[in-house]
Amino acid sequence: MSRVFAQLFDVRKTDSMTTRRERLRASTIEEIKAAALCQIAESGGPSLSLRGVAREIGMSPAGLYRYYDGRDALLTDLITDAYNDLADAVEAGMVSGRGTPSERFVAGIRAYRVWAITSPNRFLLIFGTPIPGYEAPVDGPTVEANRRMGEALFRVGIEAWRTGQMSVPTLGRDVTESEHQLAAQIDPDMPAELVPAMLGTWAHFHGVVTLEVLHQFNWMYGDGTEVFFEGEIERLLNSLGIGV
Amino acid sequence: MSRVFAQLFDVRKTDSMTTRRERLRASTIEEIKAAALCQIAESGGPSLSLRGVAREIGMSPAGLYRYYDGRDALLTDLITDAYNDLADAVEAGMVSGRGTPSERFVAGIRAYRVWAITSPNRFLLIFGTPIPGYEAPVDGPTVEANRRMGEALFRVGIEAWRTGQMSVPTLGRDVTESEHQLAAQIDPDMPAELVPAMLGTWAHFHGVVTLEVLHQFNWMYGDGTEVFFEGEIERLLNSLGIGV
DNA sequence: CTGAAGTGCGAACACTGTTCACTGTTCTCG
DNA sequence: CGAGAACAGTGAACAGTGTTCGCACTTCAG
Repeated sequence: MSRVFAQLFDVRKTDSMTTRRERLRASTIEEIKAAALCQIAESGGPSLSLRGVAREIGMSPAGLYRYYDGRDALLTDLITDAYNDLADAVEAGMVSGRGTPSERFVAGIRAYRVWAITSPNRFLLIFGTPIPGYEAPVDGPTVEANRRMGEALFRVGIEAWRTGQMSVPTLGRDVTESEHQLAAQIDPDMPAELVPAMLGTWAHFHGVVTLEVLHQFNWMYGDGTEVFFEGEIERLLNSLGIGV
Repeated sequence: MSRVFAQLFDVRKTDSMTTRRERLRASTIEEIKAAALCQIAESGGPSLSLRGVAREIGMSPAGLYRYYDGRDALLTDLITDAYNDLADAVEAGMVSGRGTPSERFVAGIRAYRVWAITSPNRFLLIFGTPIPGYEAPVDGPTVEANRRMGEALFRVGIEAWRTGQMSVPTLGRDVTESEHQLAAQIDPDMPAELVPAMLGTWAHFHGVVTLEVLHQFNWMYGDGTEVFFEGEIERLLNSLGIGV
């Protein structure tokens, strides 16, 4: 009888790749994250309290240390998740935006903005004031998500250039060695001038979104900040010589 | 004899506009701010500790409450100062940049960047994650400093348009009522399309500077992020049809 | 000179993150 | 199956934080 159960257990184990304890553990971690995320959504990352999430999930504060090395470790995990979520949203936006490369590009930027203003506190987790003791590890998950987003951007940029929608910008300076290297790495035919152009476009809209999240446009546009954002997209397309 | 001293005292009083106690008070406030600023420069705004500054200036923590209502009040004061400093730096950069309007504009943007990367933690005090309980009061000092910076920007923008250096951008949408209002308020002749154009340009370079402060370009440019920044200035001038 | 206002301190309270010794439970392996 | 290791969870404690309160002392104003 126990044999049967053991077999059943083993099946389920190999099926979900986990033992029973590990499943419980994963579920607890999920619960912790959910509580922390809820707390962050309400009052922002800086006021995330370990004891608070412990209270919410009905656990002693010390018990949390079986799952995270401390508050910073929990925050780091949430930051990583946020990074990946944002990258997913942008990628999803780009593939959903069918049509010309520039249309897909605009769809990606719009997804960036929507994600940010939908969960501003998570956005600030990534692009706000860094938490004091934390330094993003090189080759860590955050830079990986960053790379993903950048690659998606570059991919559609190259395509826009290939289809003639985007001309190679005049840079007014020499191309950097690293710019050249990255361009060659992505696509041997890619003009290196596209690298700073895409990076600069990202920075441009990141600035717009950031200021919007921080309510720095409200004095001018009140709640109707979207019209300004859409105007910036128009300005971008005009500067690239693209009419949509 | 005491008469004479009283007179002397009164003279000094009217001279510095303060009584002796008020002067001491002002000096103490200055000392508090200096200690707090030093602490922030080292480890960032979020880890500013009231007890820490109390230790540094040799005062009991409770004593600080004679000068500030609490940690948030102190932070608010420092944020206001930072705002004004940044606005001063940009204004100074613009007037120092003699020459064409576009040159002065570029000088202002460069000053913005230099201030930010010189004191990144103060920059993040303004444009990073807001402190949890704080809401900028309308008509408060921060929006005043914001307005100052915006006005300096707009002034040189109008001039660039007047001298024909900058053409009125095509917006691709109707001008907002508030945009029209602001334009009329600044200068009756100002085309309202300039308002979103200047705002967008600010957002663009704010994005560049923010990402630079957060070390989001280091993977690409290492410590040489300035070359990218200067490239963005070139791109801006090209998009306006201005060769420098 | 007297009362009022301002200045500063120590003790205390309610929090926070974190550690440590201690109990059960659950898994692993001989 | 059963002994021992690994895991999960707890309560008490420590150091640190922001903040309040009552008390002394100094400085000002009338």
